[in-house]
Parts: sequence; C-alpha cells; structure tokens
Amino acid sequence: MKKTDLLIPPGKLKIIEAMRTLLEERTFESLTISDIAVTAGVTEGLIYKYFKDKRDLLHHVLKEHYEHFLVQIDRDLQGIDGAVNKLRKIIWSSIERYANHRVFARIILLEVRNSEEYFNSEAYGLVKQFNRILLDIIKEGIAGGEFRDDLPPAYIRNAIFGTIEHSCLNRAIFNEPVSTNEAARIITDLLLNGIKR
Amino acid sequence: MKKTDLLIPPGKLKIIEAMRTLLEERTFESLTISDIAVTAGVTEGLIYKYFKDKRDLLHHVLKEHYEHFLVQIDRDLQGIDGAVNKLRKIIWSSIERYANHRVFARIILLEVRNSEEYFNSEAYGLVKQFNRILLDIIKEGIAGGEFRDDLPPAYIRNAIFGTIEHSCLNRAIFNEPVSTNEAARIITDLLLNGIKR
DNA sequence: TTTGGAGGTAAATAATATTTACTCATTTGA
DNA sequence: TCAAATGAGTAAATATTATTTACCTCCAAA
Repeated sequence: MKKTDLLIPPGKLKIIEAMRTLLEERTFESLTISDIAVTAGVTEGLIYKYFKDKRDLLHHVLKEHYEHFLVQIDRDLQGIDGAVNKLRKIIWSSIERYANHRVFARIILLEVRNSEEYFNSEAYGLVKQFNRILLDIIKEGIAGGEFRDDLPPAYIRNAIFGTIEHSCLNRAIFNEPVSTNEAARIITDLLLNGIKR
Repeated sequence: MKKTDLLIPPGKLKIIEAMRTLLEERTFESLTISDIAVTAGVTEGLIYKYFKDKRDLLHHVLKEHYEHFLVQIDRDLQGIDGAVNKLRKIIWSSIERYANHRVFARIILLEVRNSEEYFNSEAYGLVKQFNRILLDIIKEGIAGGEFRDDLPPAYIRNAIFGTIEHSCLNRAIFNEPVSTNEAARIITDLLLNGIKR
C-alpha cells in the first residue's frame, strides 16, 4: 500500500472547504466554478479532476455533513428507551442540526431537490437511511402501543419530517433565529398530541 | 385606451405555455432558453421582451397557478363553519391541487426556493397570502376553543404546511400516485389528534 | 400622413461550465 | 537504481447557454 492512499489531497480539501465557505453566504446557483477555484486557491480544472461537475461537489459536501449527522443521531439515541422518548430525541437532534449548521440546512432544504441526480446520489442514500431509522421508531411505537395503530407509518414519518423541515425553513432562508429547545418541545408536543383541544 | 391593452400578446402566451409543457417532463435547470423558444415557436429574444430572465418566467408561471389556487381556496371555504371544518377543507384543497397539478407542485416544492429573487417575487406574495388565510383559521380555532391555546399559531401553521408538502413530495418527484381523499383524511386526523395513542 | 409604440426577429456578445493536453514530482517494481 | 507509471495540479481552448443589441414591420391614433 502506498503512503498517500488514505490521505485526501490538499487541493481536494481546499475545494470542499471553499464550497462550504461560499455557501455560507451565497446561493449554489450563484456560485461559479471560477469563484470556487479562486476561493480554494486552485485552478478550475482541478475541480473536475475530483468531481464530475459543480453539482457533484455540492452533493459531496452534503454527504459529508450527513455522515456526521448520522453518527450523532446514532449516539444521541443510545440508551434511550421507548418510542416516544426516541422520537423526542430525534426531533431535538434534527432541529439542533439544522439550527447550528446553516450550510447543511440550506443545502438540504433549498439546494438539492431540484435536480434528478440528487436522487441517485450517495447523499440521498444517507437521507433514506435516516428515514429508515425514523420509520423503525414509528413502527416500534405502534407495535408497543405507544402510538396509534390506525395511521400508516409513512404518513407519520412525512408529518414528522415535514414539520421539522418547514419549521427550520425560515431560519435557513432569512437567517431568523430559533431556540432549539423550545422548537423541539413544541413540535414534539404538537405531533404527539395534535392541535385539537 | 387602446384596443389591445388588455390582450396578452400571442407570443407571450406561447412562451408561458411552452414553459408549462416542458416542466411537465423536465427540470427547470435543464431547460435552455433555446428549448423554450423552439417549443414556443418564437425567437429567444422575445422571451427577454416579456420576462427579465429565465427565472422570472418560472415565477410568472407559478404566479398564474397560484392565482387560480387562491380563487379555488376562497370558493372552497365558502359556507363552511368552524375552524376544524375549515382546516379539513383547506388541507383537502391543498392536496388536491398538488395531486392534479403536477407542474405547479414541482415548481413550488422543488424549483423556486433556491433563489433569492423568489422571495421578492409576486408569486411568493401569493404564498404569503395563503399563509395568512391558514393562520386566520388557526387563530379562529384557538379563539373559539376548538384548538389548543398553548401552541404558537406559527408552529401549527408550519406543521400543517410542512406535513402537506412533504406528503406530496414523492408524488412530485417520482410521480407516485396518491389518493387525495385518503391522504387528506389521514393527514387531517393526524394533525388534529396527534400520533400518540 | 406620419409617427410612435408594440410585437417580433436575427445575430452578436458575454458569462460560465467543461474538456484537453500538458507539467512536474513521487512512487514502484524489475 | 532507474525507466515506467501514477497522481496532483495547471493553463488554455472549447462548448454551451444566457443575455443584449440593433433592427424590422405593422397598425392605431393624432
């Protein structure tokens, strides 16, 4: 095995880092390959050495973020018993992630869904993985009698996912601040107990 | 006043119609001005006569759709009493709209949110109008004792909006069929009563 | 009758993404 | 130990696409 096999080349790292930096302030579409290359301090050609195209680079950044997210989710759920408690925690973790990782939030909420390639990307594969975790909690809850058994699990998942995402949208778009703890508490309560008096 | 002041020129109509047709099958980003011009049977320059740029045309198409939607929503709510009943209806109407207007669904769920201009567009203004209608129903429900008064209205709105949108996403992306009546029934029940047994 | 504006066009230009052909340095295996 | 191979990186050409410009034509109204 060669010495450098496990090392990521510095140029590649700089490109990824530049993408993250630029997405902090600007829209993916508004970024040019030239912008990215200049910010990274590399030439435009090098970007194409490591990534198929601009979008592939975006998906890569998202994938890295999501990997961290999944590791964290896994940790966060350790030692928690009961579907309700797990759900509470996973909602909190999701909101916390969106809240403290603006670039991540913006990529996934605003930037990727408009291309077909995304749905074939590795990043999307991780999203599906998260979905399965959530779905398993829901099924556990139904089987154990904590959740209603007359609602299809997929609908429940959509409600949870959709509510979280929509609640974090304004923050992602307009930079509005939200308190993670408060948002998590209210959203969990709302989903568990409904809005009817 | 001149005769033609109220008439929309045929070229403009053809451009809008071409955009709608193309969005039926393809992504906004993948459409070129040339594609649109050829499909419309006009020259590329004409598109810029009527629209600031490609995105402005997209926003216009969305705006037209949304205008129809708001008219329909207004009609649908006529004669309905009580916040719960209104909510039930507005959820049904929203799902029905996404279900039967694929292009509309795809534009609003997938295509527009990734640009700053959208949030200054007339189309977004209409979305805010819809939001206010929804918010008014929620406030009516709280004031009248139909809904809980310990949840902030904005959170409730986000939950409703988010749940509906996420439930319609797969249909928009993968063309998966969904029964409007069934989806509306389940989502309404879920939001009103929660998922806890 | 003429003039000004609206609908429309063709072709030039500008902005960007992507490809190609090439260094240079390091590693490897014979 | 040394040619061949490989990987990082570059510079410049090319291709694609959005956008602008300058123009034409027709017709309603003054």
